[in-house]
Amino acid sequence: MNYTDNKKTFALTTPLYYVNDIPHIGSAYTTIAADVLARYQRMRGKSVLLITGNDEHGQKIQRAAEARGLSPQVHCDEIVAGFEKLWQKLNIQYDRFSRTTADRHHAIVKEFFHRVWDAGDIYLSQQKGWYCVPCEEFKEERELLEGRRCSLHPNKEVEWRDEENYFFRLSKYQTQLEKLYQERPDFIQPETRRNEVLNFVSQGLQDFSISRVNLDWGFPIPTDPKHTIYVWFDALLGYVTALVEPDDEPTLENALAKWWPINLHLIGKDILRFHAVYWPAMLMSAKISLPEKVFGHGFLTKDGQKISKTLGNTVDPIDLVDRYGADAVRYYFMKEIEFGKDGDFNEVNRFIPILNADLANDLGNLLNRTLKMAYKYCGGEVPNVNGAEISSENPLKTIGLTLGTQVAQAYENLAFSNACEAVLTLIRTGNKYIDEQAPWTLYKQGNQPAVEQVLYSVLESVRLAAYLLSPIIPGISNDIYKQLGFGTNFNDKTQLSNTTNFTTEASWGTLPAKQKLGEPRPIFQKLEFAATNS
RNA sequence: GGCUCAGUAGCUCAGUUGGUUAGAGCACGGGACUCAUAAGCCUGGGGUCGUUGGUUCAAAUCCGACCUGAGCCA
Repeated sequence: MNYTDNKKTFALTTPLYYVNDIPHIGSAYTTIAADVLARYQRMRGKSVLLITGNDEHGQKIQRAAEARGLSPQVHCDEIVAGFEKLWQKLNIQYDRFSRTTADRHHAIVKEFFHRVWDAGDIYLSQQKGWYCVPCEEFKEERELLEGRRCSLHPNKEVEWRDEENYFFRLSKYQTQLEKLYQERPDFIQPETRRNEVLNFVSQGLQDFSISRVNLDWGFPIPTDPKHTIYVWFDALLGYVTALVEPDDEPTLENALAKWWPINLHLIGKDILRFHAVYWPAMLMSAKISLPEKVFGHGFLTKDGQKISKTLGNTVDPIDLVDRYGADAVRYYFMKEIEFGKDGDFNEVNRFIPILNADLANDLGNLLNRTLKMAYKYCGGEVPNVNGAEISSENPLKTIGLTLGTQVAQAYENLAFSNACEAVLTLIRTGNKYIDEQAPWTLYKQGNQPAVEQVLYSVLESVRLAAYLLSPIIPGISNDIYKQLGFGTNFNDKTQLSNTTNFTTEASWGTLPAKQKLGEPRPIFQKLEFAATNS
């Protein structure tokens, strides 16, 4: 197998989620995808740094806290705890949790600000207009709805502001940005998101405001403490702060030493502009190299409907994972939604049927039926067969020999759905193969070598499937490996990077003959619709 | 209003540079089997490939117009 990897590290980020509310399903979706990719990269032997965290500053947070009668910091701490709890339940293995209220972040923001300031890219100017607090943005009069409401937040009136703001000279970077998009067509993905940005940038860039007055909840502008740094300028730098090793001084030099440039920013399409336009321009100004890629995935709908609090059709990720388990939730979103496109969550018509069909009926039952036969016909051991000696005519071997490469390619492209599909092809062929070979009949006929060959082929195929799906369903993969007699723990980062080798594990035919098998137990119980308990 | 993307079986989607009877999974009907989580296997029905013109010996696939949906910008 020939895999291209020239760098030893892989750093990726989720957004630093804004703490105005408890986590929603969209945040869970992004973070699941990030974790899947991080696990895949670790499997490939890379040193991986998965960054997630929270963005905590801004007027919106200040007011949300006030409304709850809490100090902003207490409010943030509570919400942040909710995110951490969700990531734990979803089995997310992040390496750094970046909070924009951290002291070390303040140091990074200061230093970065000075660099941009010294580049002459920050200036003071008057900003007058209607301000939408939830957006943290000025709005043009003509884009407002009746009653002076922003279309994104029709329940809140915009506020009139006439204030001095510091601006970042974004316009200066128009040409450089266009050159970037031209020279690195993969910088923004998928294609449709790239087109959006190209279109936006080609219409001309305007400087954007990076400070607010009358706002306490945030860092002061270093050169003018009456002003507070505006959320995005602060928030994007949270990625950089996260790169500083825990014991190192929070300086840009330390931050950029090992993990920079970040390989991938995984975001929802709503914050594309900040990551694909503002962020690279800020980095250019600070004379810092640019991240490798920004991927903006789609939005989730529920039963075909836009998810919104006003419609009251939100999906609580905590509730979902409590009812169905982390592996089920992770699998559904990775398999059933093409990463990049919008996707639907439909609990009764898709979620439950697909999980039952794929994980219980196809994968789970395949292992279970084969394992029980291995106990009946082969004394509870992996049949004494050498995978390398199985005929290349064997349909499972035929698929298995190229599957590793194929699935790896899918992961590299963030085509998680394709990765699942490819593995399922092997699984389905496995079920078909058993029926065709009918080892129970072969056994009655006394054809022990044939029985062993069939069972070995299937067990090995299930192993390979479990390995290749382990970034998505680590818990189930652990169970499968255990029942096959291994002690592998796919949740153990160090074990994975030290003791296993992707090229070996992703090949077909590596299951050791005569290995003592574990107890056959269903690895995925069929789901039944359970009403939410909240 | 400008632009981008999408519109293929009930649902989710594949369909390479245009080329024989348009595919898969899920769901549904029928059948044979029994190792298995009543799972799996075989088999069947079901599509005017958004509409409409055009290019071509030949179009889901190329071009034009229109309709619908999503999004970006104004």
